[in-house]
Amino acid sequence: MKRQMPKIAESEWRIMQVLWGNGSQTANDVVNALSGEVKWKPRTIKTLISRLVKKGAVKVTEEGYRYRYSAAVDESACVHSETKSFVRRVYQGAMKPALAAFIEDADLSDREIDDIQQILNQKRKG
Amino acid sequence: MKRQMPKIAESEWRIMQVLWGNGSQTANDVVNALSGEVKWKPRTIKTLISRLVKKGAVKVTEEGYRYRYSAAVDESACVHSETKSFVRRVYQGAMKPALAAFIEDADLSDREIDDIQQILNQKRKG
DNA sequence: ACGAGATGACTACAGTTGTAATATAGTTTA
DNA sequence: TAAACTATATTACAACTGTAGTCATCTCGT
Repeated sequence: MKRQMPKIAESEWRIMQVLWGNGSQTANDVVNALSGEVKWKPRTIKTLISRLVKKGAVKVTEEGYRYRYSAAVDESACVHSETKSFVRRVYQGAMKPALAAFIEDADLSDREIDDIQQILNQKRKG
Repeated sequence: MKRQMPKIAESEWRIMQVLWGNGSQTANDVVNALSGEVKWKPRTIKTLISRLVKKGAVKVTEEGYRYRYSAAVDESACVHSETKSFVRRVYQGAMKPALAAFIEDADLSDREIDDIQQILNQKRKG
């Protein structure tokens, strides 16, 4: 029965990506993974993790006296739902114009264009 | 020198789309344009317009004792910037995977696929 | 010229987000 | 076992959002 994805805020995405990428981790692991990439204080990262836990996007396992965190929601489901909401907001739900604009914007190598053409061909129904 | 786009919130997009689509309008025109599409009270729409004015996304012209509103920022610039921020957030800036996922997700007719292939071909550099 | 109605200005209020600081409690070390 | 360290919990606080309500003002019809 398709749980409603919790809404993940901009900065929270960074946390989720670390958790999706590296599996179960301590808060410190997350801090380390993000060090250099973001300018947040460790405290801030802890706060973001807590919020994600409260939202149900991250789950906690106790390990001795500390916790390990891991994603509780599926990455591709989140990406999917965020994409849908983006297309709805910005393109009023029209996928094709969205794609077209995307492609206009993108700086793609010929190789990448080949790949995409490939994918498109597989989508043909006729 | 490329003004920074004001950040347009979810509900504000609806307003902007009306303004982009129909040119300069009174608050009531906007309310009418949206009636049926959204469940907001007229007051809410007025508030959203005011906020957009304050943000600099909408400009006001006095017309007798009432105002006319029109978009102060360019539609494609906004779409572009929102798209960039979406790809950064959700795909860490990688356009190609974003496109691929988009296409996987999209339900496109063969006709639409043709169009997209067309656009892709024009992007080739080699 | 006055009241009814339209419009814009100001105010409201809770939930979310960005960005942390402080307090508390458990752990390891000297 | 007391001090030092660490991890989690609680608290902070302003800006932004969603969603309006109320107050003041301007205009138009009678």
